[in-house]
Amino acid sequence: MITMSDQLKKLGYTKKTCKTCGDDFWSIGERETCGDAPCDEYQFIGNPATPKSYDLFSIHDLFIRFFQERGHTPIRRYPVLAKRWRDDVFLVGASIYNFQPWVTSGQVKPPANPLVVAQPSIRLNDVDNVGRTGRHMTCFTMGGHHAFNSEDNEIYWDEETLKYCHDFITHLGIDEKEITFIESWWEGGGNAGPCYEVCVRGVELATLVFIQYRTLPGGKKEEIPLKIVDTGYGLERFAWISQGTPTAYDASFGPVIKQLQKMAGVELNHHILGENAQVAGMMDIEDIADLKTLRSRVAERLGITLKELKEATEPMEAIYVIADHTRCLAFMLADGVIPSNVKEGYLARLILRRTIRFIKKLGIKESLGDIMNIQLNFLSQTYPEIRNHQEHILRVIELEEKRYQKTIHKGRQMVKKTVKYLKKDNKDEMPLETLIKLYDSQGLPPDTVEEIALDLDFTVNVPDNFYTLVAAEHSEEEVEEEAPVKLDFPETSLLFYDEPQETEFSARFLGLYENNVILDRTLFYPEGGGQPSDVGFLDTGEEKIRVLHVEKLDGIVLHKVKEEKLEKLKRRIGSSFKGSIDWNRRISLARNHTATHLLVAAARKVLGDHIWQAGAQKGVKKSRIDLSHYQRISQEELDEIELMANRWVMDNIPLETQWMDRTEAEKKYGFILYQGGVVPGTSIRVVQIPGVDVQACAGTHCDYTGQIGLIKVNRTERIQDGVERLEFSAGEAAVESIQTNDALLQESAAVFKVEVNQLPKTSERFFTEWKSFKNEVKRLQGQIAKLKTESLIKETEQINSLSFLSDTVEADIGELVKMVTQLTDDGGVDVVVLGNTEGKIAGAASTKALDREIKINEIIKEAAQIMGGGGGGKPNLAQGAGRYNDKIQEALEFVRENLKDKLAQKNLNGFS
RNA sequence: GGGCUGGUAGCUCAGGUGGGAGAGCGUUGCCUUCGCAAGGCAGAGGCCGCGGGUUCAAAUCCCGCCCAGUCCA
Repeated sequence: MITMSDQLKKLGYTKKTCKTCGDDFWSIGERETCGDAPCDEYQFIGNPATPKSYDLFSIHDLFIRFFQERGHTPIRRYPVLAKRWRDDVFLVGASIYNFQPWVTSGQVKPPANPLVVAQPSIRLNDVDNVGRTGRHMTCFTMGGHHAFNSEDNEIYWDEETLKYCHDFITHLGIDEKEITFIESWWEGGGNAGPCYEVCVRGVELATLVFIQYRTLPGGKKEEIPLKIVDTGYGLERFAWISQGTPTAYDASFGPVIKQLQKMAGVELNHHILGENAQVAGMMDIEDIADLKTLRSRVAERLGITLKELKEATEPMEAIYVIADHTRCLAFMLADGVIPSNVKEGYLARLILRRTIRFIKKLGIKESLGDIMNIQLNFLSQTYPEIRNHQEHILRVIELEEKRYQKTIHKGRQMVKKTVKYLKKDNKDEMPLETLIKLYDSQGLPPDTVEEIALDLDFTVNVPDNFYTLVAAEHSEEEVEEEAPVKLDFPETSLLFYDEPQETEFSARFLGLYENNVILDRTLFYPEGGGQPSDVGFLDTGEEKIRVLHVEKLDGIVLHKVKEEKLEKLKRRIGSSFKGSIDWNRRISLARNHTATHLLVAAARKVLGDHIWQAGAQKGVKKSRIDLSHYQRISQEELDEIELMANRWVMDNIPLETQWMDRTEAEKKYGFILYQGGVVPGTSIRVVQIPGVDVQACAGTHCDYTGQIGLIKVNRTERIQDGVERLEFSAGEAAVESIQTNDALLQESAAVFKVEVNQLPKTSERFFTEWKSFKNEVKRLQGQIAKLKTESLIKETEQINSLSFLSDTVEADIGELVKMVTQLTDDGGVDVVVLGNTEGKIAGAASTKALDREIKINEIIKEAAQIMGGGGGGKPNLAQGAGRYNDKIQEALEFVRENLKDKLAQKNLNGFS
């Protein structure tokens, strides 16, 4: 570790060791504890640390201005949705996330150096503590000033950073004697370095990190060429200590809280909440158990019971949760997160639903949308971009509220059903297994289940570690990491970018890797960016070898060939090859690729800016794109998208491609560049369809949009909640797809012998008629059955005290069943068995027969077995059938004899 | 990506272990009333999500697909 004490010494600080926690820290004058909780209690609640009080926005401006005046370039905040430029995390958790991995690894220049940013950051790991501890938030503003030092460009390092920090805090009017700098070590995001935690009056206000290592997979540290000053100032905390409010929430979004209080009619108890935050400040709160401890300690200090404390704090805590969560949601939704059941969308949904639960708990009549509107109006003052998305956000919120209501309703039904069955099984308590299942399959939190079950007089015991048990249900699968292959060849030079129209080339054959040919240059496009590779031939001069597939590994293009060609090839290493690509395939793929860009652009125009490509796969015959959208795309919208994309085709716009420095391109076009996914590299290839679309894209494209020919969207599919898939074809394949559809129509129309334009009407008429005929047939069958029944009744015979009827009838099994039912129900016959010439048999027994323990299902079963089949049913009604339909008489005779035997037996046993 | 739950009348849903497709609301007609509300009686309305399979027999069991919901990564 480097020594980091000169500056502090100069400022009059000396190094000491905390007598409580043992950490080394720096401060001015005598001091025994490090200044951080729990070693020191909060000393600013009701007693602001600064002469002036600042709200969050003014501290925000002050922070930016302070560093701007000291040579830092302010940059705009980044979207909280980190996937806009990286694919390893969902959400931005700190300002340094903005610069990972390209800037921090030294591959790409930072947007400015040094720079300052106020970055909204989201951390959801402490979501249960929000509202309760006074300091935990799901979303906070990290003020960061960053310097990126390379060997040839030293900006500043630890001494200056410490001075800035000292100056900023004292600039606010805080006495330098109140500041402590605790020495510590920081690790995260694959980087590590020494750091200082800066505390005032018991609260940590900032962390100053000096990143200089990379954490290797084994845990070892490797020094990195770039030394980064990574600072994080908790701007909400600064607002808090400057105001001395009971909680950081009051200080950060007071106006929203005030309006919520009015809605809910909740009074703020400064004393209790302040005390709560004070005690909470001294605790490391990690789980429910810690929160319980917190509660009892606070109650003890205030000299009130736990119940009294709960009643006093819970409504207010709910308000804090709502205020905090809506702020978090505002950023998520404004920056393009679409609530869904996967990934970051799922996180948004969790927060959203959690907020609704707290609104319900408080008994607020207003909807989440209404409350969100308050929050959005408040935030728009500082973040005007949120105003631009207000309409979209409110629409999404409204939809999500409805969805949640539906889910809860479904869940309620499910609990009722579950309880019903459990009660039937004489259980009076819900098994844990069932509780977990309800959560797993219906998303019902256990306390909700408990609530519903209580209304049904049913006990539910929720274990404290419920969610741990749920986690245990989902045993994890270890993903094996593939060992990276190192190839010892020079990077292949790619010819297809400069000569997009060329189909033949010559290159030197450098060698083989497995069954892949490696050349010094190639015209073959390797698979990537959702575009399949080119195929074609390599002409060795001796023979033409087919190239089956092409991929790129570390800049080296691998041309896959058949294994049996390897031996011959080995001898020719070093010689020159001629290559040719399959042009039809190439141009088809290019059409599909350019069409993809047009469709995404059209979707954004038709559906809104929140549309983002979530994946794509191009093919020769058909391609697909996945788009983020909060609801199904309607047919009308789809038609509009399709038409718009085709209009751009007709406009025959020339495409422009150029290689640009990554940061430059980002500055010029924004993150919309990464629409098609995050692309690696220092410089990126920017493909632009002027006036329509611009993307970082390595694929091969048409020169003019007109080359696409035709774009036809064939279908949409909801691949996930929040993601809609469009399947489409371009060029010849699009024409083919239209022809296929036409053929289907022609064929269908031919069946009805009508013109295609009559098809909908005719098929509807046929369907309705078919339905009514079906009903008519059913009705007539009933009547026929009745008539036949009447004529049959004459054949009734007596067997002991029961009337019995058996015969063969011309009727299908449905009619037979109807007939036997009628005969026993209304015809006064006790036992009936009817068969037909197809070997079907049906039988029924009256209640009188049932009293004699006649079970017609057993009799029918045996009778059907005579015909080589089987049968069964209920004791009063049964049916069966067999293959040997000529044995039907035998079967009916068996029934008569069987019945005789059974009844005779009964008589012997004393039944009458 | 993996797991789980569900899809039955216009709507809300029963139909746990294969064997006559149901209820409530709504709707139509009639009765009761001076009329309405309401009530009584009668009726219409179902490819039981789609396609295969097992079986004498599938709403029910198995496989695939579509749609919806949900949990995990």
